[in-house]
Amino acid sequence: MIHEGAESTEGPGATIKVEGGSTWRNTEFGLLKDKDAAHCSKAWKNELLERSSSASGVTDLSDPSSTAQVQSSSRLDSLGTPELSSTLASDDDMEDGGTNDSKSLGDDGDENESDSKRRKKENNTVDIVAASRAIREPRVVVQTTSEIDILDDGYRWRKYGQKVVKGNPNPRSYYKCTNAGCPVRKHVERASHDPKAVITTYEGKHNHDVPAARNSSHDNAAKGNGAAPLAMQTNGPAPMNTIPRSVPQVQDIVSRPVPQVQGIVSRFDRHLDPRNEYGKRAYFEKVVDGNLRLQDKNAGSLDLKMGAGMGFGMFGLGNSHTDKRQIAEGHPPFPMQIHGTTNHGLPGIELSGKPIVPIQPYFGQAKDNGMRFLRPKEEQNDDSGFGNQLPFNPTNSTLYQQIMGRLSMGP
DNA sequence: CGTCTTTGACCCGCGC
DNA sequence: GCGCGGGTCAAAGACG
Repeated sequence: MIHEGAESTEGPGATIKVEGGSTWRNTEFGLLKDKDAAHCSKAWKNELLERSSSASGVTDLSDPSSTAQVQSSSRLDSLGTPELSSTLASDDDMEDGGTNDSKSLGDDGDENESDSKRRKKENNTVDIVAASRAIREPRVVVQTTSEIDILDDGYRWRKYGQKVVKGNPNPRSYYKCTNAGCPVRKHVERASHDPKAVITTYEGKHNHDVPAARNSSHDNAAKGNGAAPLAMQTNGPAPMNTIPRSVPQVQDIVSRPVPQVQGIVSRFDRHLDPRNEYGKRAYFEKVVDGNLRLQDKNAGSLDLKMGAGMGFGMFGLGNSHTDKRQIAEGHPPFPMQIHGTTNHGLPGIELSGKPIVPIQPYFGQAKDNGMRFLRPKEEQNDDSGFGNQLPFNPTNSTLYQQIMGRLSMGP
């Protein structure tokens, strides 16, 4: 799905893991849970086994210190409800409040300070901060297959470290969100068993919107296409001027009730005709046990696993906001149906039937260049427009944004 | 000149 | 207490 033809042999696509959630992998054979992945890709399986708990689905990404979170996760899973729990919801509140608190503590100058550093500086408060962070910070893993390491999720990141971790000859790179006061970090590494597998782990929630634009030469952002990320559209008066280049709008697709989805389609249609050269179709296929499965015959599939603290709720389903403006732009309604009932433990959503619904050539186009994976120092070409950009890339930003966006913005 | 990457050193938690 | 490993810092350099 990344570079068509080059990446398709080992299970193209992305695997999304969220703390407390099972790992699902989309493969050329479709949606597979860990144990089934073996039928498709030994390498993938190994990777899965290595990186996640095949039994519980609680990934190794769960912060061991985050007892509350783990428990919460378990509880959520047991309830089969990926909706943000009250616990996590309150954590969100705490998150918001925590930001303010940090500022009140005079820490707004650099909230990115490491816990250790803060420990040194603010022994009295740090533990609380660290503890609450451990509890509140979601950790989202996006596993993709690419020869390129860095995915552009629309945010600005500054690399602050690189380390070879045990068991993996490939170094892990550490990034911070460069937005002032934003605590979000991520690290990127290649799977030891599959050099094409890129594992990006996000920690924390952005307390800001996707940067509207970037000034530097390292700018990753799009230069304005008029389409703002959903989170921006639905969560307040965020600037509408730009969208990170090729930010995949999974968020839009996943998070919105039908009208929003329609709007999304419409929005994309403004940029891409489904029948044009990028006319490869991506499809919503179905929702299975909390996994929204996106499928494209040419480029693989994407499964969004709703783990603890996640879910359609957090993605915005159930959100009554409707971008009628976009809908009104004259494209056929997105035919996928999302019911207001709960099924598979998904609050407020069900994708009925198994429709193969063309939405946009997201995946297909991704192969062209839209993967938004960036090699170091090649980060930005000048393809700022969407003309050749797929505004949706299942393996990169939107996915992350939809996850983290919902977390940061709150339901 | 501002932003970002590189990279060795440092810090801290954890297990023994 | 010690060593290991993961994570972070920060100075120096690269880049446009």
